[in-house]
Parts: sequence; C-alpha cells; structure tokens
Amino acid sequence: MAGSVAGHGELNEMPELPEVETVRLGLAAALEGRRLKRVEARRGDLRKPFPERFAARLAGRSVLSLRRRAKYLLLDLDHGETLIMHMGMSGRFTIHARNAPASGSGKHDHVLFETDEGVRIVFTDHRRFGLMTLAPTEELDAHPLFEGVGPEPLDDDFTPAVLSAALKGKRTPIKAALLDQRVVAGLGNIYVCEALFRARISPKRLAASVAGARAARLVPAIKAVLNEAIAAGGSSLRDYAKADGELGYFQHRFRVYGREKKPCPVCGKPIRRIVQAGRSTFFCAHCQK
DNA sequence: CTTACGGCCTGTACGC
DNA sequence: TGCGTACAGGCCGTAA
Repeated sequence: MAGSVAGHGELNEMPELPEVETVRLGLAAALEGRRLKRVEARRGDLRKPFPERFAARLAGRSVLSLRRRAKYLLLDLDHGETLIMHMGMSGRFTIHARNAPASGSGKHDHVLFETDEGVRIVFTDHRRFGLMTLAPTEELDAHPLFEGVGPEPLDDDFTPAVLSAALKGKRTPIKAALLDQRVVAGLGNIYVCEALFRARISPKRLAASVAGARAARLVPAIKAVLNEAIAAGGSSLRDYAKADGELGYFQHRFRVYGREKKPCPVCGKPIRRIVQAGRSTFFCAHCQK
C-alpha cells in the first residue's frame, strides 16, 4: 500500500508551506533515524542539474532530521551535508512499505530513496519545476537559495510590525508583495488569496498602504489559514497511517481560491477572478477593501 | 536599487 | 472524435 504525501487531490493545488509541512511530517516518520541504503536519480536534472555524484553522496548516509525552510525540505545527513529539496509545482513523494510491489519506474518518477528498513520513497514531478541539491549543513543560512528569504510566517517573530516594515515603500499590489518570498516565506497563490480574504484587504491595494490596523489583521489571517491547512494535512496523514491508500489531504475547502462566480461565504456576492502579475487572484470586491 | 515579464515543463480542460 | 490552444504557477534570469 502506497501513500502519497504530496497529495494533489484536485487540480490547481500546489505545494505551499502547509503542503510542504505535511510532507515533512510524513517523510520524517519514514526517514529520521534511518540510513539511506540506496538512492537513484533516474535523470540528470529537474529544474536544475543534480549536483556531482548526487546519488553516491547520499547512499549510506544516516538521516539526522528533516526540517523545512520556506517551501524547501532540508534533510540533514550524518556527514555534514544537507539535501535541499523543493517540490516545485507538481512534485510529490510517495512512500512504499517494505513489501510493496515494485515502484518508481513511472515516466515522471525521477528520484528513488530506499532506507535500511526497505522502505522506498519515490519523488515524482511531471513538470520538473522541483529541485534537489546538496550543501554543507553549517552553511545553509548563507546558501544562495535562502539568501534574503523573509521570515517564517508561523514564527512568533513574524509580527504586524515586521510585515509593515517589509512592505514599506513597496509600489506593487499587496497580492504580489505577499508572493515575494523576501517579504514572507512560504506563501503561494492559494494562501495569499485566502489570507487577504480573511483580513478583508483588497489584493489590488498598494502594498505600502498595508500597515497599522490592516497589518494587524493580515498577520493573524496568514497564520490562521496556514495553521488550518496544516491541521487538515495532519488529519490526512492519520488517514494514511490507517493504510487508506490514496491520500487527498485537501478535504479543505477554500473560501475564495478557485471559486470564481460562486457566492462569497460572508456576503453572498460573487467571487471575482482577476489576473495580477500573470497569476489568478480570487477575491470578494464587497468584503475586501 | 526597484519592478516587470518571459521561460521553464506537461497534463488537463475546453472550444471548434 | 480529434486536434490545437490556453492555462495552471514557483522560481529565476534578464530587461527596463
């Protein structure tokens, strides 16, 4: 029985912070404290080439911990290197129990991991927007991938004052600013739309004007939408633990995302869809100012 | 310095 | 039925 821990139950649902966090919890259970018996990269690149001797550098290493920073997974290994992984838009991990049928040879199955327990983890990514690379654990904070990345939104030090400071002087719409990982880490199109709806802030509003009372609403709104989605993901992991097979951890219903022309859950007026910076934005023009 | 935009990649939905 | 096209969007390189 295989359990996918990057559930994409429905179209348009991409790995943002809550999904990555759910994947982290699912993978950690299979990997932490285990040794990687075998690793195989079945092609030379995803979005970027794999590093030199990628599989060989991982094979035989023990897993110390699996962490997350922004939308990246960080697999700390016992030789002082960390495997940095990003799922892009279509990446997913599937865990196969020791005696499960052969797996990992699908067209888009790009990386295979096998632990000393015989558990197989398959990374599948049909669009190959994902990324895997290696870096010294000690130097992660200075790694180019993380240079300038903003605060973790669920940390206590992500406060309205911190957000206001990051938005100060920004001439873009707040929607675009929240997608900028330098402002705050881990948000994507879905949760930005949801957070702005909760905070009753128009996605078209100038970023610099989100301060004071608006920032004071937006920060808890961001934390709430993320925490609720993580909780939903945790529920689905428990379903997986019951060997339920196909896992969809988005039982979660979004309030505005993907709901163009459907009634606003607050006022009943139709949800609107606009395009900002080439991306769909969903919002309620009546509730969000 | 900032902001804007095209390209990457492929499966899916939709119109004719 | 089949084909072509638009769309999904995180991230990055380049341009303005």
